[in-house]
Amino acid sequence: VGHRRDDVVERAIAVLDQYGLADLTMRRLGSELGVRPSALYHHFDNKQTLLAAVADELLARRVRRTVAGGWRQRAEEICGSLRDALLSYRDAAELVATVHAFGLGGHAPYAELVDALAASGLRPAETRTAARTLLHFVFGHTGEEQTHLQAASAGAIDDEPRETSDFDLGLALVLDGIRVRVEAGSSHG
Amino acid sequence: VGHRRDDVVERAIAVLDQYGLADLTMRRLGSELGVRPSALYHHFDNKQTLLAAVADELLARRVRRTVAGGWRQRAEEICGSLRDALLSYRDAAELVATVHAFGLGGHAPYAELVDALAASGLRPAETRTAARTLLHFVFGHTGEEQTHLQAASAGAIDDEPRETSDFDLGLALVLDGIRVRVEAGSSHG
DNA sequence: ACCTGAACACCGTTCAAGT
DNA sequence: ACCTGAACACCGTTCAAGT
Repeated sequence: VGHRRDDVVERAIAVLDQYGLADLTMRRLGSELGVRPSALYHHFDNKQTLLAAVADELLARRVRRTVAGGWRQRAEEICGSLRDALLSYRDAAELVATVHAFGLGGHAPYAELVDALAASGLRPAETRTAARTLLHFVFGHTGEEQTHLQAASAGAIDDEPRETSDFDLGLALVLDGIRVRVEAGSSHG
Repeated sequence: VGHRRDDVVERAIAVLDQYGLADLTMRRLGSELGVRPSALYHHFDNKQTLLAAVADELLARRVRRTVAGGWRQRAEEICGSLRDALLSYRDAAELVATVHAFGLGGHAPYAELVDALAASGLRPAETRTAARTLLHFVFGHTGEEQTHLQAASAGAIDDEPRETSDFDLGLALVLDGIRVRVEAGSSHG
């Protein structure tokens, strides 16, 4: 029919959101586009590359807020908008975490966090570790949260009263730990 | 030949360690045991259950140290021994994190962390969040670490000088955040 | 209690060839 | 530039039947 790379990514997102990551196969996506699976290899080297492109597009769709304040407020906004984005599409947390772990994409939030934390006065090595720790928290927490939300929505009504501020609590924990290090550095810097 | 459930799990661990998670298939494991893949379904309902049993066995093999001290020292020991265990077998971090995310097994470290943190005086909800946050850090950090270690060992010699204490730094970050909350609670408790 | 044989309904990927 | 047709080498799972 004549699809472009972006058409494929967009359709892949639709398949992901409707049927889940397990059903986002090259064959399924091909038939969804009215095309043989082999045609997809004209646009992508392999499935991993396609998934990376999907992850990057999901992250590009994040709703960012401009925020006044220091490194902590900026980090909170980055982590919060990341979580919102991941919760917006089925299995998105697992997808983005996987792509990120394989080093194929999804690096925007990491770069943003490093940038935000640079204003804290932490040393570069500490800044990178802090950024990665925040990301591990967001991916881990949101992945768990998404699994529970999807399990609750599909079938069982054992919708246990999950603390709505659970994410904020865990995030504050990590940010407080970073703050301690920031203050330790500036006191004898 | 007459295998028992434990034989299957042990052989699965050997296959995992030698060939990786992607090659730990029911067919591969069957042929490794000299048995048809369908025979494995006598011992396990499905592959997920088998993987959960493998994860639990890996975690049971952790080398624990008895440690004197408060909640922080105990939490450090749990997280450290968990990391060591995950780095002891190929792809173990990814396997255990997946099994844990699906809620099928690997719950021992979480229970231990909740137990250790109970001595801190945090409220139950905070204790659970703190324990989960520590786990997300260990799984995320160790998974990344393992990916890099395995990538470096297979082929490329671009063995960038990874900070040996990077894990300790990130862990201290989270533990400091927990400490802040502990102290905030006891001051006006 | 443990296993076989055979099938079902799938995968990702390659590649020559077509338009 | 984009796609087909056909193949290769796999998957997890089920189930009647065997010992």
